Amino acid sequence: MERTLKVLDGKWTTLIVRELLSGPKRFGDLRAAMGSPSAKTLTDRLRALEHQRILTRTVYAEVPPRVVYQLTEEGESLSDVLDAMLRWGEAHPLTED
Amino acid sequence: MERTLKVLDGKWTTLIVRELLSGPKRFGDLRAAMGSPSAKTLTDRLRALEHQRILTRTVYAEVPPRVVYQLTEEGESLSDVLDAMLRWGEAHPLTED
DNA sequence: CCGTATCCCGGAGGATACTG
DNA sequence: CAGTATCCTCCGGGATACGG
Repeated sequence: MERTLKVLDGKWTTLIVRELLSGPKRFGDLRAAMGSPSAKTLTDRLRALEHQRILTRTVYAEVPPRVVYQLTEEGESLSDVLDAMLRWGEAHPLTED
Repeated sequence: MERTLKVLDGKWTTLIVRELLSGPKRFGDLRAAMGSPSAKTLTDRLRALEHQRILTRTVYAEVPPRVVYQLTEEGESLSDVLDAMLRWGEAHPLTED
């Protein structure tokens, strides 16, 4: 439980994993798909997830550079948790704020 | 998804729900069971969850006062999400920090 | 016992400018 | 394109003191 909370920490982390569940993505595409968080924030979260072996970062030595993020097996396995969150959210819509 | 993230926001929220899944609890017992967060913090989180109809707050007009927190049906239904988190955490223990 | 009232701090996250 | 480097703001959360 502790571990799960630590991995899914931060406002953006869950969103990153969700986006990557549909396949590897480049930095820019990922950013756009999430509503454009600041580059700094996204980089910070990606580095943290990389360090925790939730995803991998691959740099292609091209010009212009291309960097692709992809979930590891461990990262993919988070889909169970995200699915549970998604189901709960759908079953209990916001009544007010 | 959004909704779930908003409800489970904050460092302590998930812990509160987990404690209450085993039955209604008084303020003091709840606090002790979670490793004694500050009274202010616990109160803030409890109020937020109450406002979101995740739990109810019942005050017994006694001396000394007794206040009991209990999950609503909506709150109980979060067990699916917490279970998924627990299972993932157990299946993927911390290798390093 | 169960809070409220203050004051305070760290760190997530944003804005902007710059670089390989 | 995919970042770094700075600077700044906001607020969750802790510490302490007091109140019904």
